[in-house]
Amino acid sequence: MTTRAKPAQPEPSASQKRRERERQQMRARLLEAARNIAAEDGWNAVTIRRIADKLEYTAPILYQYFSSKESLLIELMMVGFAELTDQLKVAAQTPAPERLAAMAEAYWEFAFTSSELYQAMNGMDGVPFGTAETPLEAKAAFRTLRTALQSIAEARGAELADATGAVDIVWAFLHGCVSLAMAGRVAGGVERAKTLMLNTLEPLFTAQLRS
Amino acid sequence: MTTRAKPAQPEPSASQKRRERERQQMRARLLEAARNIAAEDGWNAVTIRRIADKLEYTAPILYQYFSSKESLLIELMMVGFAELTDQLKVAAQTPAPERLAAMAEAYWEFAFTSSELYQAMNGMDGVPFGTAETPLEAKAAFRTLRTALQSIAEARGAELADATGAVDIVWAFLHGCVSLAMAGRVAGGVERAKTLMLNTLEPLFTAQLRS
DNA sequence: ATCTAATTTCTAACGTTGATAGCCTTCTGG
DNA sequence: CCAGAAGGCTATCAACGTTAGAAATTAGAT
Repeated sequence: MTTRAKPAQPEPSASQKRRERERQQMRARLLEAARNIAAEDGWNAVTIRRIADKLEYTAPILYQYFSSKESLLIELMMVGFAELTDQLKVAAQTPAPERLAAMAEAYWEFAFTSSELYQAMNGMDGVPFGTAETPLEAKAAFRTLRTALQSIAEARGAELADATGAVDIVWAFLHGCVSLAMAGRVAGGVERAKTLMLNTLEPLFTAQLRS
Repeated sequence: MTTRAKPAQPEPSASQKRRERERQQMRARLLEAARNIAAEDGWNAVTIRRIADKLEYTAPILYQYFSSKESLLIELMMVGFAELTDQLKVAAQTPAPERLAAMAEAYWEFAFTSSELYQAMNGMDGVPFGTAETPLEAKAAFRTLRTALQSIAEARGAELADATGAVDIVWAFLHGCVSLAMAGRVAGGVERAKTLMLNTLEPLFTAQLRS
């Protein structure tokens, strides 16, 4: 088998580039429409027809840009992970003493200000996560949290006993708190849930340090 | 307004009692059918027609016993809380030293052996939880966990700083771990997730004790 | 035993959902 | 200017949750 050069892509013309750009814009508009409907009236109200209506198109237009409704939702999920990653990266820049709380607050704030995305990210089943085809955006969010946790441990002159495990645990804790609070399952309301979460975060993190 | 005696229920006849019993049996069979379909093919496969088919009835039969599909699902959710409560109560009888881990393991085991119920309990939105009309079954599960946590604290010669808050935190943590593990989001698989959870449970609980 | 009323169950249908096929129109590149 | 590709629409599909109304069964009283 001889080592080949690149398949020689025939240099896209100017108008081809424009059309591809417009195509991506249309995809983005469809995603945004779905997201807005979900934010206004919940995910049950997100139908193909309503998405198309919002852009003054007819229903089948969606299939020119996505292979199915589900694939649109999965892509929205990735948008969610990307935005979450951004927020986490901002929080990771706070000074070390408050960095841990800042990360948790960033997660919390994202969940409640973009709750429609948060729901899409966590309510979706059928998306492979453990496997090699885990969405890159999800991996990035995970990596951002890991880096932050490691830096916090380092700033305390310690290190994580199991970096990957620590991220899983912290992530699970944050998600559990948000999940219960969002479902209205915490007596005392959302603010109380947030306080409880922040109070317990510290010992939970300490437990992840090498003994 | 005069104080009245009871509305004088006209003593149900024998056959009336039998019919009421049969009615409840039919409800139970419908619930069971829905649950089995969910266990086999996931909640997306649970349709009114398939539920009825499984009992060799036609679709509209459901509305003789439930006001809607959603109300059937809500009732199934309560069944889930009731079963979880049972399991937790069993675990609460383990000797104090391992009681905490036993409670967590009972929760975990319930979630993974009755995952269809677990999903119904947690994937359902539109059920009021914070309010006064919180399902009794959910309250019972909550109470069982609180009692256990208090007894564990007591056995250690301490007490919970905030009993209700401690239950919320522990519950959130358990749910977060299960939720991530069930979605296949924990690197290393389900067994690793369980180990991580059990390892962190101890310090998480300790943090709930009065300082 | 018989009649009436209530209950159980079914058939038929409605509106909506996600999705596909096929046509018409517009735009692209030569 | 013309062939072909791409964008968008109309019409339609099967399946969904749900309701109306008729048929069949059963109940309790005469």
